[in-house]
Amino acid sequence: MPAVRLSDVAQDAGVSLATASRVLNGSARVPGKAVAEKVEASAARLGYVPNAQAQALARSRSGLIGLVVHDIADPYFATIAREVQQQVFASQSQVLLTQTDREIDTEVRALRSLIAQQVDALVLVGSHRYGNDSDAAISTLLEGFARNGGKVVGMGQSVGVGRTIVPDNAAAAHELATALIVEGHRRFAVVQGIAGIPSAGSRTGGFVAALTEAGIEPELSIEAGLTRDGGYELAERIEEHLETAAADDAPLCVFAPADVMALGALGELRRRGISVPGQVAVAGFGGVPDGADSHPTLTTIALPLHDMARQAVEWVLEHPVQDEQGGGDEQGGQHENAADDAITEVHVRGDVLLRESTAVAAKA
Amino acid sequence: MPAVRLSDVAQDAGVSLATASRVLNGSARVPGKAVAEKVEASAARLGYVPNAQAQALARSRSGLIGLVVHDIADPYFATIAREVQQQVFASQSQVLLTQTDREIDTEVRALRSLIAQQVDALVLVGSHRYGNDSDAAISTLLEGFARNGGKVVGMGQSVGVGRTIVPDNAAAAHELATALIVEGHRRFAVVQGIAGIPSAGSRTGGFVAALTEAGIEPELSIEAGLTRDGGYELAERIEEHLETAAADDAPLCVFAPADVMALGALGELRRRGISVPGQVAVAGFGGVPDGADSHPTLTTIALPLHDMARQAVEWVLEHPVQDEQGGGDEQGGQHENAADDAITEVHVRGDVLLRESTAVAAKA
DNA sequence: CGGGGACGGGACAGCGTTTCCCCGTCCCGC
DNA sequence: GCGGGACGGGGAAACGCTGTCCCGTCCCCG
Repeated sequence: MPAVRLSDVAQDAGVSLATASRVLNGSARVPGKAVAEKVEASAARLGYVPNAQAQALARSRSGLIGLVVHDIADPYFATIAREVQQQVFASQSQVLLTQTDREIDTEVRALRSLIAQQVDALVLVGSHRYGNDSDAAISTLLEGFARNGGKVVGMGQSVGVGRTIVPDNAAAAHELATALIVEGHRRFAVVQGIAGIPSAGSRTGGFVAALTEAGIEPELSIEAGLTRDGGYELAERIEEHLETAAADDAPLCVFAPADVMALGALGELRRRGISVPGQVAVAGFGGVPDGADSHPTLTTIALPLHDMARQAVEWVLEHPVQDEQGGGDEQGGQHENAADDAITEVHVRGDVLLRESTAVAAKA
Repeated sequence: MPAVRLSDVAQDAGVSLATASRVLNGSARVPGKAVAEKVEASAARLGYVPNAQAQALARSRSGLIGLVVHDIADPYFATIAREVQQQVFASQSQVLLTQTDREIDTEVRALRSLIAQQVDALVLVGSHRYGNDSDAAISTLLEGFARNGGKVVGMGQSVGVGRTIVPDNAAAAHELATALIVEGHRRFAVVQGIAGIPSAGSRTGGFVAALTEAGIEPELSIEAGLTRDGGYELAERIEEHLETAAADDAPLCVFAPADVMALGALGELRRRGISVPGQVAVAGFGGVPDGADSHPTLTTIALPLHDMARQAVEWVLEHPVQDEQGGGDEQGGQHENAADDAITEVHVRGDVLLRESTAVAAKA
């Protein structure tokens, strides 16, 4: 009943374990053709499937990539995850998926698990508020992981270790706000992500900065989660605000630093009978495909999600195995790491996509 | 700089490997308190993280769950994946994610990989067209996997092995069609999933059956993929059809057997200036959250996605460990086994959700 | 015809854990 | 005071595979 092992195949083929191993895996040594065929035939007949765990143990390389996202159901993360998974899988590796729901403790646990699984690399998507106590644990884990040869890629925010792919959040948001002002918007509301999520912070920060430069102050700042539900809440707050605020013909333009939130808001606003972009304009951030099909289509910052994901995977799969050149104790403070791959951070820019959700009414 | 191993901890704590192992993992034997503390202190100080691969090898249980979906960026799968991941993670296991893009060969490769990783269970979401040649490979793999004690759960369609969670596709679609007819729809278009995807087939089949019973024949049958892009294509075909068809005031009601496709169609129809539900009505299948926030909101069959996912995980994690005899505070309780092993298939029903996308115009 | 390489294959020592089994101790009851 | 449990701890054999080293052949060349 136990699964068929390599030794079974070897025995069946009448060869040694070593030979069987050489045949069935891309070993440096190429076995004789006749033998190879015999082994392969046996393997096929027996339905041999290698034990990746054992292989990993022996090779000390697992072929596993850890992917950490906040919420896989958020199209932003899903889009990235899709690309990452495809690329990784194409390279004969596997993706170990973890969701943190933006819980710092969950993230610690997730990282522990992933590291325990001996992932070759970690891709952390989305920003994290490093700085408090639990974060020390995270930093320690990541540092230890990197020290042991693990690759780390932070996507959306630096994680203090490894490489980073980061959008110019503030700049893009700034640009967006400017564009909206040019469009004619004067009344603004912004979202303060719950608990100071850094990327949300810099997005809103950049947005507000642009407003300030234009002499405008957001008339409303709302605290809500960067989720669909957060978007619902946002819509509720907006309605409340509209009721109390002085009647004003000009639409209130609200900036949600995540598309999924903006999309949720769109839905909830409509449910509440508030027209978009007539009474309220909505802008998001991210550029998920869903925003192109919504009604109204969503104004947003389009991030090159695919490219970002691909870059991450590229880094992650780069020279998959590299033995260490332990040189002993060198004198002087010279950096021992010679092959310094230099590029440790890539900035990507997002493009302002003005769409219907912020169109200034033609005022028929 | 190799990672710190259990032996390092043991040495540091001045105990044997066996003892260290017993302390750091829920072993049946509880070591002495003093020793335990010493070991734990060492582990913490050294930053020990167990090697899950080695543990898996020794225990012959990996704590890994393989999740196979067609497309993680499809909200249907993403919603399920989200729930599965959460539940699994809460049980100290990990999710190994794979996407097949509905490629049968990719699926074979995916299953091989997952099995190679020694996953404890496989959850296959979405339907697959078992029946052709490659499918033999899949069946063989799954059967072998199950024979070796692996659990298999098919979600959306039976995979021939293990347990299944299957929506009453045909019945639900039948009900939906009936409801739409009651609403007043008379003109219909349906989607034939590309390459005969079974669940799409039974959905469309049920839908058409209901039409037939009502003496209606769909005036259009379109072949397109069950994706967002497929939805775009669908919209294009519809426009073409509308142009050629005789002018008719009644809207054409199109049934897309997947929400994501319906949502894509919604977007593309609008881009083409076709009003929904004025000129074309759209119904989907699945009940993804996005359909509630779209404009118009999407008529669909709401599947209990969360429950389905939870059921799958429940089966998958069922008596995962037989040790754990640690007689703690809680005794009695559940020691049942095998009893409900009988249940091998669960049917879930979907609820017809008539929303705006199929509303029959109030006609001024 | 002999020597040296090249080559194909096999034995075996790990890889990091778990776990079975054994062995001292200590405690208890008789 | 002695035998027997119970208990806490250690030794060592797996788990399935890789990779290094080693050995026997065979071929080619001098």
